[in-house]
Amino acid sequence: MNNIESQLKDKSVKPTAMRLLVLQYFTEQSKAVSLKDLENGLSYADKSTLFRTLKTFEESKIVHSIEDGSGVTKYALCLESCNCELQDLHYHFHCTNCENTFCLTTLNIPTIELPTNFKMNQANMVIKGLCANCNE
Amino acid sequence: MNNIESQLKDKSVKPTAMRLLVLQYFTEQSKAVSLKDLENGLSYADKSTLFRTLKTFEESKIVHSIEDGSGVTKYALCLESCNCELQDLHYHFHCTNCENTFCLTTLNIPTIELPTNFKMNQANMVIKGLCANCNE
DNA sequence: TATTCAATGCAACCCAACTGCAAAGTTTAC
DNA sequence: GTAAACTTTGCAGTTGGGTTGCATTGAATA
Ligand SMILES: [Mn+2]
Ligand SMILES: [Mn+2]
Ligand SMILES: [Zn+2]
Ligand SMILES: [Zn+2]
Repeated sequence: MNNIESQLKDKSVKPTAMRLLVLQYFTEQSKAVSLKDLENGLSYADKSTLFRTLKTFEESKIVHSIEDGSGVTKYALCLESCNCELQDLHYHFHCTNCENTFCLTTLNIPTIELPTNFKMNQANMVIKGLCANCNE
Repeated sequence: MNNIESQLKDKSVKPTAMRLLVLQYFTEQSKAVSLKDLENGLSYADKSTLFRTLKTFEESKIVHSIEDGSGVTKYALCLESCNCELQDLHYHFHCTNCENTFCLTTLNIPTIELPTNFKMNQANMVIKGLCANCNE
């Protein structure tokens, strides 16, 4: 049993052929992945299967979703230890030139002083600008 | 000439009847406004006119847009001094219960140490959880 | 082997965002 | 004041990401 397969089993997700391919695809990317990216990368696969695979992966905390403001939801692999709780949150960077979105996993979200009685459970923090490639 | 009208002129936006009504509507809200909200609030107005009014207001920095992850873009009035630059950015709060989105105008975005050569131009920072009303 | 449940593929649907175009309204030129 | 030029508005339609119903296939269980 290879690494990809055991990752799925660890998260109690049945390792079907499709799911192994999708997870494999994620490990090969250095940027966040959209449903369209998956459709292009795994062209033999059906869109709704890929969609449901993403939802399954998200629920199982194999990936987390990113709303980068491009109108397309992106997904990226969670870190080994990630439980998608407050302490696991990090910033994301969306390049307005190449449209790529990256996890800044080393940049954790600071504690934020909310107004009285507000309760923070989640966050979607997206920095926009130029990535190293696009910023000459 | 009333206050609403002069606000538009200050930003070089021709104060048509429609625009005055939309800006009036904004001043009456304590939460961020969606296109659908405007359609409901100003039912006699056409959707695409309202849509284009929002775009005009956004370009003229009368309002700023918020991607709160609900799948619907929200808009809120800019502060008097706002130029929609880095120093004007603030956090937003999206209540996952009542679905309302609020500007936390007193909470400015801190400086963030980006990876080498990355350049920050904008940000969309959304905290999710329960607002004071929904958090008993 | 028969039964049951989960995953997949296909074909739609939904809906927010956006656009083309003609009509109405406003500004400018003469 | 009137005609031409430009802007705004209203209507109707398109686009595209996201989502769902349902039949089929495949895997697990009895
Ligand atoms: Mn991430
Ligand atoms: Mn705001
Ligand atoms: Zn880039
Ligand atoms: Zn609330």
